[in-house]
Amino acid sequence: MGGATTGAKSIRDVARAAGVSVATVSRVMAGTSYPVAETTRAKVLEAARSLGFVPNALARSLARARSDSIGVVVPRLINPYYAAMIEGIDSAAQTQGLSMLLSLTAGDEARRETAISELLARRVDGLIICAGADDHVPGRSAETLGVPAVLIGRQPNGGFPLITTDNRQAGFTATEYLWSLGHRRFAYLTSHESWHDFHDRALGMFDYLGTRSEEYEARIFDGIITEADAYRSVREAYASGLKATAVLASTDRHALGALAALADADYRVPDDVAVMGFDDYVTSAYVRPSLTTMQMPAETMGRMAVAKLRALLDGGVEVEDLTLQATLIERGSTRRI
Amino acid sequence: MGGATTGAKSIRDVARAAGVSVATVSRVMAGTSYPVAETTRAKVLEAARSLGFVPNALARSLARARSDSIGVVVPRLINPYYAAMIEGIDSAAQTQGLSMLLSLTAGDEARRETAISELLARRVDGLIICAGADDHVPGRSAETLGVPAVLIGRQPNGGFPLITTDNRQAGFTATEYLWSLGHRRFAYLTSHESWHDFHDRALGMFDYLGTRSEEYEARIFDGIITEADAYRSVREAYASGLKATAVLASTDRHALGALAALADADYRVPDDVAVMGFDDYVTSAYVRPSLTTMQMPAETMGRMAVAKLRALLDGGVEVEDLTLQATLIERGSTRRI
DNA sequence: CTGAAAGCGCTTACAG
DNA sequence: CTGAAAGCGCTTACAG
Repeated sequence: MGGATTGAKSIRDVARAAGVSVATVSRVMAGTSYPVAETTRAKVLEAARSLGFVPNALARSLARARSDSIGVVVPRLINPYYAAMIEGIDSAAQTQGLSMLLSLTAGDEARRETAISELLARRVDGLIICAGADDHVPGRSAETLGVPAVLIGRQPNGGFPLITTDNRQAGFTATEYLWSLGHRRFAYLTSHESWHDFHDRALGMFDYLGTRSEEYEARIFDGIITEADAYRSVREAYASGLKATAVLASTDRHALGALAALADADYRVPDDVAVMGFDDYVTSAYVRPSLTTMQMPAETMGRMAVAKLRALLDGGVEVEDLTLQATLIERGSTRRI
Repeated sequence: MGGATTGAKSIRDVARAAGVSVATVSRVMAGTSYPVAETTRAKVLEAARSLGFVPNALARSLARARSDSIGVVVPRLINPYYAAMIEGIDSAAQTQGLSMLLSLTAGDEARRETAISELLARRVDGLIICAGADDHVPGRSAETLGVPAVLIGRQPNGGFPLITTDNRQAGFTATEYLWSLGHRRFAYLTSHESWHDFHDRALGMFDYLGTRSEEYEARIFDGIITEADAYRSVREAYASGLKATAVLASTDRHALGALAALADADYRVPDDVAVMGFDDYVTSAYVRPSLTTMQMPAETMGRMAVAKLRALLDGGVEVEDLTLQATLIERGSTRRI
């Protein structure tokens, strides 16, 4: 009692020091448009400054019933795809004056539900949920959640607006490109059908192949998650006689593994085999041969998600999905055969 | 008035429904050790469940003067080094029941200060500040901050406990290793002296070279930030006659650029030139030749930072720094000459 | 333009 | 084991 040696100053301390009411202090500190005399404002500001007052956002949130923060849940960060996505989210959020509460789930559904609960308890104004390739139906539907949410990446939709890149079209474009180079025998590297993004890319591949009358061959190699899996899979496949001239990997990560496997098995890329991925990691331009890939606009999706969330927060009722397009980035790992 | 159609339920609603006081509800929901009759507890739990009550962590934080959240500021995420660090932090934080408020600064000092202010306003219990290679003195000292903070990565210390990897020793070890392979002419790729981690690695390099009586040559190439910078720098250096047989890059990122440059200039790695980096990105094992590197324990540093912060929060007064060691990962980009 | 006061949803001595 | 009540630090009608 008396002078707490430490202890953050409160609005009351400032009011006392400035000789005004707490209401006035609140009004100037919050920077509202509420009219306050210039001289009063100056007094308050000066008092706040000299006391080292830093407003308590928790109290503010409680009183206003909005926290100006958003919750973001994402599987992991070492994957550059997600890293870019989060960078996009953070940057847009900062612009909007929103803080970001981030939770990683490691692709574990239970952890995702826990994370969402925690975020909800902290009263985030909204949620952005980035699909793990392995995620299934969100535990709660849009209605039961209580706050607006937007999903990034295809996942069983529970009534949430969805932002995604047109994976099917991307798969189509990639295949069309490889076909145009003369390739007729394809190997597609993927994880599992339940990984929607990857599966859609495969569908796009077959969409394109279906438009061709010429003969072709397309083999799917699944169960691939890490670079190591891709490496092993490709190595074994070619060792046992695979004749594919083009390896289409569902992600640059797999493509990297394929590239390494082919190099170690003395195949020349792109002369003997072409390799192509999806995502366009920063590193993909610097491996040799450099990697041709379908660039997924991860950062943009992040930004868009915040924009959409903002619209929802501002009372928008639009639950429309948003679909972006991937871009073909042609590099050294593919060429006309 | 009456029944708000939406509106989150409060502890009061639960109390009413369970026929107990709010104090009792608080005690069971908070899961304290405070004694509550089993039957009462059951009633409360049931009421909470059926009302879909989710406690307001904001109110709780306000009342308890602690938020069980930590603020983390980091330059960026597309850099796998930081991504791993944040994964370590998140994972340890989750274990400790701490939420993570994340802010990216893009290496901009002003943004870092803004981020810290925001975090402080949100009353995080503590701060973890990951050094940008380009960061300078933290705007505020340990005392003026008001909450415990720990720094990761060397940066001008303002009285904060620091977690770092012994970069000087890592530089020493790397050079010793290259020397043992027979290399006597080195090129060191780096950014700028103010990037402490990188500079320390260079110091370690010269520490080792200083122990040798044989002749050697060591050239520093600085101003390198991106893969592209490294590519250009290496390309030009060799084109104008550089004779170094070993390129030591201050980060795998630079090493990747160097690898690409050498490949494009038809140098064989490791036969003509050896390349080595620092960090050990996930991709480093899958480029060809695979990259020899000093593995920096980024994720561990993240975990340690949380542990240290926890100790500080629990009243520890220990401001001791913590130094980890890097690990030599020998791969295909280096070999005896 | 300014202030008194109720309220946001919890926690926690304090008194049974 | 239980509850009444003050308090955490803001915001915001409401009344001047």
